[in-house]
Amino acid sequence: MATIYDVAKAAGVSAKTVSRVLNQDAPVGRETREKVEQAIHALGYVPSNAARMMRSNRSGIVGLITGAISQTSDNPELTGLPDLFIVQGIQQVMAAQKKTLMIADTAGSADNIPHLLETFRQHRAEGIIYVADYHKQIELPDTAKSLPIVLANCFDARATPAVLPDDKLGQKRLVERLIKAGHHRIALLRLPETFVASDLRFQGYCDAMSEASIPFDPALVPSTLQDDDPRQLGQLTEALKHLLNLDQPPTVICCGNDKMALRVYGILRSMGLNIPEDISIAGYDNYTLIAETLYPALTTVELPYRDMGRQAAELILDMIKQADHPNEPALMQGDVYWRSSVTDFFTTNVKMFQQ
Amino acid sequence: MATIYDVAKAAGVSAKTVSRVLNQDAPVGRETREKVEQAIHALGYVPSNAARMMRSNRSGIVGLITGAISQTSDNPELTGLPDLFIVQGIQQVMAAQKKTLMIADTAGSADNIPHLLETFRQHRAEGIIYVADYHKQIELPDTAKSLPIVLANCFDARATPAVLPDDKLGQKRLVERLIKAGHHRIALLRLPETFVASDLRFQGYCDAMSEASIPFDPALVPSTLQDDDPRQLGQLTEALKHLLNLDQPPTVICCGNDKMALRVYGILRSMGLNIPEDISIAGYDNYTLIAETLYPALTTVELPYRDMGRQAAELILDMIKQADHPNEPALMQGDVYWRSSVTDFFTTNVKMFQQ
DNA sequence: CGATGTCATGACACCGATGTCATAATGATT
DNA sequence: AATCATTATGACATCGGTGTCATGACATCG
Repeated sequence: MATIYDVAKAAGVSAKTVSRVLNQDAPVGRETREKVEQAIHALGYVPSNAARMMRSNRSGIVGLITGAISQTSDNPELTGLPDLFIVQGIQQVMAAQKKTLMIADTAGSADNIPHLLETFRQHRAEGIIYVADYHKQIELPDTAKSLPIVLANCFDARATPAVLPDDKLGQKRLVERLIKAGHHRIALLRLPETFVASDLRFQGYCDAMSEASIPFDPALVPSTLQDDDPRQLGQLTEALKHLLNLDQPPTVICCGNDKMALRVYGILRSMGLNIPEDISIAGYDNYTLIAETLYPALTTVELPYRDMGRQAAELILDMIKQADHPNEPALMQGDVYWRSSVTDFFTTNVKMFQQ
Repeated sequence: MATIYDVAKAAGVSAKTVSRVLNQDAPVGRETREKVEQAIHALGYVPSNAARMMRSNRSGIVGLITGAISQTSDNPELTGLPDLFIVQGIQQVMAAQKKTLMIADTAGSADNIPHLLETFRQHRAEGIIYVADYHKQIELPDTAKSLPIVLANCFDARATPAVLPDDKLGQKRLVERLIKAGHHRIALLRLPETFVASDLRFQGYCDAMSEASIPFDPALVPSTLQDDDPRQLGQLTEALKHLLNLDQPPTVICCGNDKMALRVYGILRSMGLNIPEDISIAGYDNYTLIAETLYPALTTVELPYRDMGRQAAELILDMIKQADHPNEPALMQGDVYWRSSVTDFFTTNVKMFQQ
């Protein structure tokens, strides 16, 4: 690999002059500049980041730790990887700021994190973003505190700066929209309680119902599901039977997430029910592969992953510049995607054209 | 940040001795070693990769270019990101080899690739893996040839080393298995022809049928779908009607991928048909979020993404060690996942317990 | 007992950039 | 014309490690 000295020799100038051409930090004669540029091109010279870093002590590297790339089999709830949209959002901001993103992976075990941090420190990463695969509480090892760090899609007990989805508001908005569409009997199939989002979305549901003066009916919110996947199908079937057999059955069922909605589609249809004619279904996540492909397409609430990524990236860049950091987690809002799986009693004819 | 000299001073030894303790490349007295180790710990010293790299000229960095992290809206076929399993496979191998993975993203446009390569070269990446989001042909810019490069999930016209899924064999195996289960009238809903996999899988289908001496019936393979998503639903419905109205309708329909299968589930059920009692369905990809969650669970063929990633990683590491490179793309085999969406005429009673 | 080998350690140069300072030439100012 | 500012360039030190070589203290061996 050619060095700056090779270029200097080829152009018949000093290395420093080549440096000046590269960085444009001091005037260089037109002729000289052209000679240097030619030499650079001819030799295919690319400056060494390592050497630069040594002098400047600024690496321009931001570390990203994610369990998303691994961590598949242990939690069957997480077979998709939509959270990688967060990484996409981060990437966008970093590329715009000319920072380099170095991605490492926990390989499914948090025990690896200290080692990953060590690697980042070797590369003199200026800050670190930790991305979780779903909204949850985590605990960082003590070693993590030495660098600016931002949590995305997760939070800890020590008020480390975090960016989170506003699950409560999202569910609230969805239910408000359902009410606006004429639904009053609104069921909620909650996620297992081990998920932070389960309770938040339940609160959002309650808020929307209460603000619309619809009394809370516990019969519409069956007990939450168990955590393990294999049994969910049976539990879901039970819960659905329960809901459908109520004196006043729900006109719409809010599912804990899009995946659950996918299950519910299958079960309801095996019971001979049509969506949305017999009953409306809504999901959560706007996991588009499911939500847009399902027939009929699924009304759901977006998890604003890309926005969260961007926000987390900007946050860490701020923290790198000034050691300042916020105390409250940033809550990111997700939109309601209204699709044909929910009957709108006031605009039924319009619905037909939405696919 | 503490340097090796700080450590040396604190331990009362020379910097070189600290270096020896770190690298264990020469004997160091027990007492001295302990002093040094204490000093390292006390100062929280982490060696600078940049300084190391300058001497050794080996960065230990492998660059990974992917369009997967971005590139969403332009091709609606690709709303999921299963190909990131490839990245996972790569990660595994790199971590085991103590290489650092630097991930960059095309942000949806191949025009960015030269710039990404430039960044990698600045970091003195030793090799590059390019990961495509689905099996396709690509064209690399000329700048790419200066570093060892491996293509994963894609190939080019210049025989750049590549790792690909064996779509032909996968489809063949699936059809063989279907035949073994007693199916003879096997329909194939092909992917749009713009996908390389479309033709390969069709060949696999033909091979299996021909080897089983079942004559090819073009009526069972309707013309391929259009590329754009919005119209697919209508086209699919037409194709399904055509198949179901045949004199001898198929007993099983192989869908181009799992996403198409998800659509087909919806359409067939809206027609009042039950899966698999009335007709069996198979997919392709083993996109588990769909395949395992669908009701009934979907028989499908795995895209061996993780294996492909591992293979690509090992390939690039080989190429870094020796400039040797293979001429033929490595074809990775994916298993058939037999689930309850397909009737097995010989073991019907067993099927019931498989969920 | 002297020659040789191993162990333990340090001095110093070097990797490839860039910051600092020096120098020379040119032009502008009084 | 003398002074000063600006432009254009180079010499050299430096960043933080590691490779090379040298050195002294022991241990081993014929």
